[in-house]
Amino acid sequence: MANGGDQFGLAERPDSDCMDSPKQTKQDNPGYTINSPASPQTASSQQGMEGIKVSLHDRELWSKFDDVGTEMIITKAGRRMFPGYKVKVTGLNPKTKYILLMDIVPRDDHRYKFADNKWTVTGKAEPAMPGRLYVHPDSPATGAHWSRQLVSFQKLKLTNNHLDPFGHIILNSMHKYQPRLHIVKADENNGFGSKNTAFCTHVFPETAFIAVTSYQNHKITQLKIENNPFAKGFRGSDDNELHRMAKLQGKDFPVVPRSTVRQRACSTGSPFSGEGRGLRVSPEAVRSPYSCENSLNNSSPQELLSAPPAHYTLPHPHLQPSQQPQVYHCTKRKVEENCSSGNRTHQYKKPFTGSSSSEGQPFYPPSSFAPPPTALSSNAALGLTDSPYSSDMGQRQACMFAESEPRSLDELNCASWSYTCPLPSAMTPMDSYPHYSPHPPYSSSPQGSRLSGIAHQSSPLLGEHIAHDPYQSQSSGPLSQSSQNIHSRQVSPPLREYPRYTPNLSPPLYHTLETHIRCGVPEWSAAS
DNA sequence: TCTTGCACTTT
DNA sequence: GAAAGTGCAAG
Repeated sequence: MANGGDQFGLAERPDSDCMDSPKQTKQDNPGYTINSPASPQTASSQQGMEGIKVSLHDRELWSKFDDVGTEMIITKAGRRMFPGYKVKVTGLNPKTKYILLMDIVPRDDHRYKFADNKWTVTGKAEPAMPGRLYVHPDSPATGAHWSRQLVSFQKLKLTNNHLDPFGHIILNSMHKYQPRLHIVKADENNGFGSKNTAFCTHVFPETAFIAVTSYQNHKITQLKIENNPFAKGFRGSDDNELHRMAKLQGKDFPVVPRSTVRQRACSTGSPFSGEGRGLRVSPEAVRSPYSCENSLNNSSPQELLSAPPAHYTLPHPHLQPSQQPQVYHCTKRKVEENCSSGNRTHQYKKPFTGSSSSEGQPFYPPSSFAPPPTALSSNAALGLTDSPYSSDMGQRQACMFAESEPRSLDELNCASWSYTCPLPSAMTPMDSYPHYSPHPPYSSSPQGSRLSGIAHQSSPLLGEHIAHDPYQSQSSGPLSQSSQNIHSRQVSPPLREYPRYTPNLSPPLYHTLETHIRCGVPEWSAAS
C-alpha cells in the first residue's frame, strides 16, 4: 500500500531496503521484473516471465483507500472487494497460455483494533485461515487474451466462515491482508502441474487491507459509498436521498442525509478532519463509480503518498509508497521425487476459449452442494479442463484452491503446483473438508519447505519476504544476508511446519479445489 | 464483534 | 422483474 502501514498503525520491519526501488507514477505502474537470485535452477529458467508487467487499474482509488487504511467487509456469505482488483497485463507472449490467479495472504501476524481513529496492533494474529487461490475464470488463456483488456478479479469474495463451502477466500476479521496476483505459464496441457512451470507474482502494496465485519473507519465507509455504485443508495446528495432519509427517519423533508451527519461527526473528532477531504463526491465521480476523480481528496496521489505517516514509525518495504508493484519471478522446480503419493502430477488445465471475457463469471458452487459436472469428473485435470462451465454453460469457472497451509503462496513453492487436485475430486461434495486447525501458522517443519519456493517467497509473513526477496537481487548491503538466505531457499527451502487440517470435522461441503486433501496428501500437509 | 434483515442500488 | 451487491442499524 502506498503508506497504508501508517494508517494501520504499523511499525514494520526496519530492514526495508527495497524502498530504494524506483518509483513510478500511479498512471504508469507496470510491474518490474525481479530476477531470481543466481541459481542454476531458476536463473536460466524464467521462461519468458521476466518481461511481464502488470499495472493496477484504478490505482488512484486504491491509494485513496490505502491512505485512509483500507477495510474490506467479510461476511459469512462472502463479500466482494471494493475497489475491485483489476489489472492490466502486458509483456505476455501473445500465443502462450497463462493462468492468472490471486491469493490473499496475511501481511503480518498481528491482530488489530480500531480506536481513536486509527488502527493499532492489539495482539497476535489468529491462526490463518485455510489458504485459497482464486483462479481467474478465463484461465488458461493466451497472452493476447489477457492483454486485450483489463483482467478483473472483481468477483472474488471474502468470507470469515472458516468452513466456507463456496470457495471464497477465508480471512480473519481485524487482520491485515495483502492480495497478490500470480501469473502462471500454462503447460502443454493448459495446466501448471508439469515440470518447470514458470510463474511470477505481483503485489500492489496499496491493495492491502484489514478485514472487518463492519467498517471501523468512517472515512472508509464514505469512500465506499461514494465510489461503489451499489452503495449509491447511501449517498446523501440529492432530493431522493433526502426524501428517503425523511422516510427512514420518520421526519418531514428535508432531513440531513446520513452521510452528512457522519461527515460532521467525523469532522469533529477525526484525525482526517481539516484535511480538505470533503466527504461529498462530485457528480463526475458519482457517474463513474470507478473514477478516482471525486472530491474526496484534494491532494494528488503523490502528495498523499509522500505525506508523512501519522503513525508509521518504521517503513516496511511493501508499505512504502512505491509506485511499483513488487514482482517476483520463479520457475517451478522439478517435481520432487519424494512425493508420498504415486500420482502427484495433477494437472490444472482447461482448454483455452479465446472468446471469453477477462471478466468472466467465477464459478461458485451452488449452496445445494450440487454434484460436479460429469465432464469435470471425467477430467483428470484441475479446474481448467473442458467443462460444462466453461463451454456448455458458457461460463468459466473461477477455481478456488484451498491449501492446507493458510500461508498460501508464500510457502507454495513451485513444486506445489504439481500437486493441485484433479478437478473431479475438487468439485465433489466434500466429505472431508479440511477443517481449520488452530496451529500456529508460522512454525516450521519439512512440509513447509515445499511451499516456500514460489516467487522466492519463503518466510512466513508476507512482509518478511515479499518485501525483501524480490529486491535482494538488486539491493546490496543490508540485504546481503537476507539475499543469502533466499538463495539458499531456492536450492533448499527452509523447514517450516504448517497448520494441519483435520479432514473429518466438517459436514459435507462443496469445495472447489482443495489441493491438500485429494492429492495424495501433498507433502506440505502430510506431516503428522 | 458479529449476524441479520432491510432498503436501495446495479446488473 | 429477478438476482445480486451495498451499507445501515438493531440485536
